[in-house]
Amino acid sequence: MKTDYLDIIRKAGLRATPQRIAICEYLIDTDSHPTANDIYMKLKDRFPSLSLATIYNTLDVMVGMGYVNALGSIGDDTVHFDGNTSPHINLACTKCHTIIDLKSELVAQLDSEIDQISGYRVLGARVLYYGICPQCQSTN
Amino acid sequence: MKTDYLDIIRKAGLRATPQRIAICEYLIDTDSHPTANDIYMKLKDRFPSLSLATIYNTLDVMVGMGYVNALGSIGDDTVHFDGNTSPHINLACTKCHTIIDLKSELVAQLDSEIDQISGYRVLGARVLYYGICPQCQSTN
DNA sequence: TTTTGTGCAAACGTTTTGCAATTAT
DNA sequence: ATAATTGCAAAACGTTTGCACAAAA
Repeated sequence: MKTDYLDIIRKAGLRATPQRIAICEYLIDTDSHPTANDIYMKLKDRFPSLSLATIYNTLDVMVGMGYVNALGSIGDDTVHFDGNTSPHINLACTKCHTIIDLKSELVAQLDSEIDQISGYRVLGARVLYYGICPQCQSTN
Repeated sequence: MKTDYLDIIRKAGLRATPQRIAICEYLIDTDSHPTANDIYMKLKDRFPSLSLATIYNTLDVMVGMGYVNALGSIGDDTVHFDGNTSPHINLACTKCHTIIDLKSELVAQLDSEIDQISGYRVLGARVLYYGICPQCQSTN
């Protein structure tokens, strides 16, 4: 089943421009955890005139709507985004700047715990552990 | 029981300067989640010549050693730090830029889950949910 | 036709860097 | 004495903003 990007964009109160569709498509289909610049570089072939401003703009709205999580920087001073909002752990290596996903039933429990007791309108989560990955540990 | 700041700093391989002691002291005693600038403003009375560079410098090392967690930005474009590395949830309001702590047994379980299965040398965690706090929801 | 979005370039603010003077060990 | 740290100023970098043009509804 394919996600309906048009629907997501419209639900966010935005007009469905080709750029936005492409950004959402990339974010939600990838299992990488791209920065704004990653998305920019990935899409500039298809949209030569695409600007970073548009990407940041779209990203902000998506995060504000809860369709995308903002994970923050992982030692590279740029914000990484996560189009996968299902409950999981993000594991980041601060050396090679890679983020992997870990399924965890505990995160799902965490989500509902917060929903029930916090009183917050929760927009997103940042369940991220950072450290040195096995590969970078041996590469020293 | 008082935390031994000298010890923490020395374990990090750093010289125990008054500035560093003050930074650690503030970070670990407070239950706020300060930015570098928060710390700067808090300490500049006692250390008129203190510079932000020193704060960022010290912070980086503390995070790298796992004594402080870097939570990232919460909509205010500045990184917030958490001197409390015991397992808990951080709940951030992206409107008033406040972070509160929530005790959670689930996070402790999460911590050990990661330790056991990941193979990473874990340096820190960022268990943070963001959204709109009850107060900001009504203030609209 | 009206309103919203795009893209560019310039601005902004946080964080980093280089270096001389200072300080901990 | 020696090597690390500070603080300053300037630079760097990611991100945001303002505005004229273009495009979606």
